[in-house]
Amino acid sequence: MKEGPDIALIGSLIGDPARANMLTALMGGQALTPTELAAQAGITLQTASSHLAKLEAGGLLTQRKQGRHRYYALSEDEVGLMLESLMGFAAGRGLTRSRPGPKDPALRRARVCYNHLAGDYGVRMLDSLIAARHIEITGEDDLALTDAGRVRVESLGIDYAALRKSRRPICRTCLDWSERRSHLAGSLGEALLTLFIDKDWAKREKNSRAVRFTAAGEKVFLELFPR
Amino acid sequence: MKEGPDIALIGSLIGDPARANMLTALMGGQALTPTELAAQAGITLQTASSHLAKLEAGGLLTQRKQGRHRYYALSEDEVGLMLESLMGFAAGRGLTRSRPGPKDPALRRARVCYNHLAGDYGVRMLDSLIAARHIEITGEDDLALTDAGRVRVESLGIDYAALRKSRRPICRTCLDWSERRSHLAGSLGEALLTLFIDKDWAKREKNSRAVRFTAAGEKVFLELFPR
DNA sequence: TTCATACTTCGATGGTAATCGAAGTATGAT
DNA sequence: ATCATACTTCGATTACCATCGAAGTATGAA
Repeated sequence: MKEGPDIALIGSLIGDPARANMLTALMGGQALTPTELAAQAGITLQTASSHLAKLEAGGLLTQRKQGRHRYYALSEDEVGLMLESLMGFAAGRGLTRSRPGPKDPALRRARVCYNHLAGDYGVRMLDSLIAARHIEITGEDDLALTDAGRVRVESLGIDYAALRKSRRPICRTCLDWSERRSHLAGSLGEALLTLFIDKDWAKREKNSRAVRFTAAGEKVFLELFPR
Repeated sequence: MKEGPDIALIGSLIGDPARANMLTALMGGQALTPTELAAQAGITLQTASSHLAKLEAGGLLTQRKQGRHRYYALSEDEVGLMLESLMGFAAGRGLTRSRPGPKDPALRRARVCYNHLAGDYGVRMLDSLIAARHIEITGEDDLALTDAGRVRVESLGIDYAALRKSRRPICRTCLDWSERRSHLAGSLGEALLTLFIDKDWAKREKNSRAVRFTAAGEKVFLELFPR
């Protein structure tokens, strides 16, 4: 009767609307303070504080103190992947909180998925990298950077050696809820998004997961990652 | 603030212990009656009935009436995949309901994942099929049966034409919570498990997700799918 | 028909947890 | 020092919902 992992605990943590709102906000990738998260969830700071303690105890979030601020973020890539999978199911069921608004197309086009690029652009990037044989499919879910790929990302200005050092996987797939296909996660996925932002090719919109490409940035991106 | 799919609803459905127990029981793949599910969850029939109505309304379960019995089952493959992903995360956090008991090794070895084979044996089977080039990796998560693979499964007695007819994907990956690697889902995954049972190579244990191979069946299986 | 089984619906109860006001702690600014 | 900001903890309230007894419906058996 009682075998296997306890999904009820995780489910109940995600199951509260206020907490779900906070988690969704944190899928934007930026670490946020309790005050910001309270605003996102539409609750008071006291309530938010209590929720955040529970999410942290449940292992979904980590906390970083900085002066009188506390920054909360998803604790690891796994959490983002799990949430994205839940969103995929919910979206398939037509369970959207706000009816598809004007922002929706922007989200489907390019958005932040915890720390990497998702949406049409994210899927396109991975497809393009695979087609160019810069990324190789080595297993069912396993991706690897090829030698050519290493040269390629280094030429873009990414510090490949640094990526190798961390214990996190460099390449990883993440299922996209809007496209229902995979895009690139892992430390390389993160590094690429950071690169786009740093080079001013794209900007994160405030209080949204949407990523807006600049006119110049979009041109470069589409040339770098042809369909 | 409110963008993206509503994960709170799904989360809260999974978040109740009684419902989580029922869902876990249904991961065994067999359709079960409210009476059976109530027993699994340790609640009365009335309570179970109310839970089942909610799970059905939420799209997680479907119901089939047969005489005075009602059989509940997971509504689609997607649900099983989502639950398995939640279990993966929970297991990674060490959140097991019963401390690893004697049944645990059997579960890790071979178990039913909704309608296909999971655990060490499930992972081994997919690895072996890929190594033999009977299944091909065509995209990030996409698998395809090769021509040689089609011949192979037909020689085992699987009706390939029937698989093609259904709208479900034939091959599909599913992340294994115990092995943390992928195994084969989709209609072919289901057909293979059914085959093993039909040929008496393996039996489902009652009230458990565990799959027990017979001595003869294990021999055949290991030969069919070498490491 | 009559009885039994399987299940749902209704209604009442109780417990849990989300919520927020108020008070307490910690860090930083002036 | 004093004040302000950021956040937590405590306590009380409230609202929801899981639970089950009791009654109602449906199917099958005798």
